[in-house]
Amino acid sequence: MAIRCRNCPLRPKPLFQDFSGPELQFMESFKVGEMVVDAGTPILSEGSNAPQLYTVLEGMGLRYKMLSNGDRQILSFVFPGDLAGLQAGVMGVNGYSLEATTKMRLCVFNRRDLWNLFRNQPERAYDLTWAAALEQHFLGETIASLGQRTAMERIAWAMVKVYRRLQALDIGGKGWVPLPYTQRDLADALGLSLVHTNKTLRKIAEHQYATWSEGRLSISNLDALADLAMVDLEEGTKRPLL
Amino acid sequence: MAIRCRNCPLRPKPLFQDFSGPELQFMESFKVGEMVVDAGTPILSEGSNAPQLYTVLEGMGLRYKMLSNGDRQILSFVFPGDLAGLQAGVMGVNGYSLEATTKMRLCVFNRRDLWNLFRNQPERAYDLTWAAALEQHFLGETIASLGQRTAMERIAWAMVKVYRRLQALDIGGKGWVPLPYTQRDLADALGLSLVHTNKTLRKIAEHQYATWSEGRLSISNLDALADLAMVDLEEGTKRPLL
DNA sequence: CGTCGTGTTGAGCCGTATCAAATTCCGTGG
DNA sequence: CCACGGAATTTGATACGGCTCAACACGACG
Repeated sequence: MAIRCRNCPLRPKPLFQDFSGPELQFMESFKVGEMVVDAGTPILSEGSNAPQLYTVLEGMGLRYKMLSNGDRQILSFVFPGDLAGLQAGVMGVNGYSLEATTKMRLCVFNRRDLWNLFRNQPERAYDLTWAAALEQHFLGETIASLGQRTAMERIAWAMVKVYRRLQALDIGGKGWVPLPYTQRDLADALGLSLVHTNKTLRKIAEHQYATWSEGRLSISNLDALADLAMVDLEEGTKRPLL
Repeated sequence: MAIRCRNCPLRPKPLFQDFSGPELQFMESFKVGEMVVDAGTPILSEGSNAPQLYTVLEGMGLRYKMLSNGDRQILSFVFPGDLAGLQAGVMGVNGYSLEATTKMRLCVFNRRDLWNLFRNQPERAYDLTWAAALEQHFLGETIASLGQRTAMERIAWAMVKVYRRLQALDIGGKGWVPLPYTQRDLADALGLSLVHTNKTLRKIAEHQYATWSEGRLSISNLDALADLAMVDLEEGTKRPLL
């Protein structure tokens, strides 16, 4: 049973902008359905021309690219509220693959309706561009991490970013969030080897900064971690939710 | 003397999509002027709320972020046809700084008119989103480079990407393109130290792949370089020009 | 003619990768 | 219920790519 946009469990959260009644109504017509997939399911594939756009309602996943030598680079972890498939939607080919790491529930939009959205709902089109710009922003931060931070700093950075984001979604609890990924995932996201990632995680635990096991990230010293990570202070800006 | 969009020297190039007469007319009204800056001039500043959007008409520059420890990460080199300032334009704050490395000529658009564009010119709005998605695509490739490629591969990758892009703009000549950056710039773009960048450039020259000196990149074995770089085959897709 | 930015080169070290192997945890089939 | 195989985590040993430090050359510029 598909959730109607007006009853969207995500939208009331303070992370997202408010929508007016008519706006919600349009989104309901734009939305063609919902999709539920199991952990491990591929959702989008690099280089393909997917006919659909998705907004994540529940669950988590990851975006990645493969190199011709078989290496995998994870571009970002994917959380509720994230939009996926915009590249294929507008350019006709997607630059990354998307895979579920937990059971996921996704809103499905039809790419064919995208043009209709631009013509009839300039506010939504604006939001779409906003979402794309926001994504750019995060990718830029990731580049800075891979280019300039040490292994410790990268992991601290990832932990702080993920923790803040999930807390803003009310996912997890006081001092902890679920983090349903493997150490290999984190290694591939941060450009580190699996072994070194493991050893660095241990060091972070020994320093009493944070621990991550059994899919659960517990932060015990957020300030120290943020300091280590050199995170630029995050504005509590609201983002659009499509 | 400002160039009129209908006489834009960039638009006829095969890299860009065609515009109809009315579309050009609108762009001329959207364009509020031109800006010419000298090499070294800062154009946008990270964290600031710039009131303007730019399209590069001539010259080159670079986008970068600074970390709190003083490190600089270059996100991308900026070439004619590139759009800048979209993040500030839609989100209200820019995630990177932009600086000219040569004399540059820029089209200037007013951010206040952006909303007008979305309302009255859905085709342009669509192009804007397209441009943002394209940018995402490139940032994703950069992440893969920093995360998975060795120093040699990164430099080869950067050379191939830059060479192809500038050739598509008819900038440079047979087998060479201008590349008005310093080795420090390249190092900061690829997450390498200056010294190691220098030594790796030498190695690439010794292998007869390419040489870069006096602001001029000469490619002598593009295939070998592309092979080394593991570049995914670039579609000759056209891009929108704003 | 000093100073500064850029490029170049050598020496040595260290952070991270690679290799190898043991352990735990599951899911599956016998 | 247990044996098995595969994925994920852990740990130690070793190798090396890339970093840092240091010095020098060169040209532009005041």
